[in-house]
Amino acid sequence: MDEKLKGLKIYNTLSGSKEPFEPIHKNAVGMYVCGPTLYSEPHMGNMRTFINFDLVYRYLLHIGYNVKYVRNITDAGHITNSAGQQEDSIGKAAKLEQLQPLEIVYKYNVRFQNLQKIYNLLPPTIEPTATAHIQEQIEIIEKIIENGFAYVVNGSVYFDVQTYKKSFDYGALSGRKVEELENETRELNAQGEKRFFADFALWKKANENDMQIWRSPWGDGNPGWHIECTAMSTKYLGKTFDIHGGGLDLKFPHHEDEIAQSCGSSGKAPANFWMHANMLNVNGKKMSKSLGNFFLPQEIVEGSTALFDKAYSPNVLRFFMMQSHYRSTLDLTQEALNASEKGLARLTEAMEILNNLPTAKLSSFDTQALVRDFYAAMNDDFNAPILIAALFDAVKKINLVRDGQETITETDKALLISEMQGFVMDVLGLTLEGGQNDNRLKPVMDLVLELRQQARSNKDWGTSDLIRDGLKNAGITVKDGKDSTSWQ
RNA sequence: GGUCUCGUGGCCGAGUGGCUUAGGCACCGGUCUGCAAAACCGGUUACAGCGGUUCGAAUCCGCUCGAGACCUCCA
Repeated sequence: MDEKLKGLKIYNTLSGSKEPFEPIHKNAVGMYVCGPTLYSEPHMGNMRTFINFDLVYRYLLHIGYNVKYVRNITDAGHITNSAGQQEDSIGKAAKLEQLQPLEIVYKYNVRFQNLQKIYNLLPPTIEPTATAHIQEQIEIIEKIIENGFAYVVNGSVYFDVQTYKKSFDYGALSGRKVEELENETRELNAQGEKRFFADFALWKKANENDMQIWRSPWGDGNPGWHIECTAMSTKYLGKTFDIHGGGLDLKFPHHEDEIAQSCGSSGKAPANFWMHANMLNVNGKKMSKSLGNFFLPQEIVEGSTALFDKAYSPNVLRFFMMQSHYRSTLDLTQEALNASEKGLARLTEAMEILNNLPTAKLSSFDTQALVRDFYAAMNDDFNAPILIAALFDAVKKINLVRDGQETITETDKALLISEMQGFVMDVLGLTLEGGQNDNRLKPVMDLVLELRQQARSNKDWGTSDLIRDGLKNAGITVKDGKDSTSWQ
């Protein structure tokens, strides 16, 4: 087990390179991932990020780490854009739907929790909400003010980037330079109350039509966009923890500002490793609500989206996503999904075959080398596509053993079963569905195939094919092997 | 406009100096089969373009073309 722990390398956005992973506390990992803002239904692109970090979580657990995984739920929607205009996405949705803000959040959270089950995501250790941590946010803001990195204007509090950058490196994560930021903006900012264009709100004075308002030392208002993550990660994981993850689109400004808030309040950087998951594309473009090119995880499973002419199981979606690296963009097309569906079926089938594989006194191939490849792939920055390629190497061997072309010992078989199940089910998070394990169907199928076998023995091809075609219409494929017949 | 990333065979997608036939799907041929499917074996198609560095580049550098992300809420 220790050997497995040693090899893990993680690409750190901070350094732009793969680094050996060393947790702060031996064998224990603290991980924070930015969760969804629940003002509407999470779409498949959102799910990709959570599925990717589920993979990270699962592999860390698999190699023996004790992981505390914190993923927040944003239920306070106060947002200020660069032009100083205020827009509260949750409040906006609430007005549209004639509901209280927390009713909106509750409604979509129920769906989000359901999606997590459908897509087989392990529940995080805790999913804290922003509204339950207003006090913690206020305390951190007070600390930042005390340290001289924030100022109060007319009931609002802003982070003072110019003062901050004298002591810390603003832009360390995103590679942006404060001096250049101004030239980067496309439009002239209405600076308003801010001293400097790059300053960002920590606390915003309440508006008349705000639906969520809290009391604070600076008057009634609501927290800025970035402060909740700082408050909750600090509360549950400490001032500095191991891994901070999120979607690539959050890198700037959200994560950059989180770093500033942590350094500005505690003097310490929040995370040693920053991981960013890349976007899910549709026809080469990022899936997003504003572009309208999104579809919902539920729709794909139900086959109700107009983009595809059939339904896909959540397993297929997961497998499809695992076939690309988390740091690469991934293009979602029907053809690609069909390919994944077939590939997954082959993998699933091989796992069943493996369980019933005949054993021999000698193995004709190196099982341990196969297994080493599984770990090597995942240790290399969670390279799931390489892992899957290695799993298919094993699939080929399994089929060859079944066909009598290769042999495997009892010990090697047991190793392969446990490791393949571990990687396919525990690490990749796939559930092996279908197959011949339906208790009620199995005896019926045995009988039907026995009858067909009798017909075949009598060269009664008409009856034999009638049974085969009939089963096919019922969604069951008959496979004639050399000595026996199986079905799926 | 600024910053950054990417461009791999019919599709999806790994790989970052020589030795990966990556892998999956598709396609072609073969073995097996009563036929088919499945499985197995073999095969085809590739590194956007141009130039440079190097004994050697898909991999490093430069330019051109193309695509995308971020700079505003975003997974």
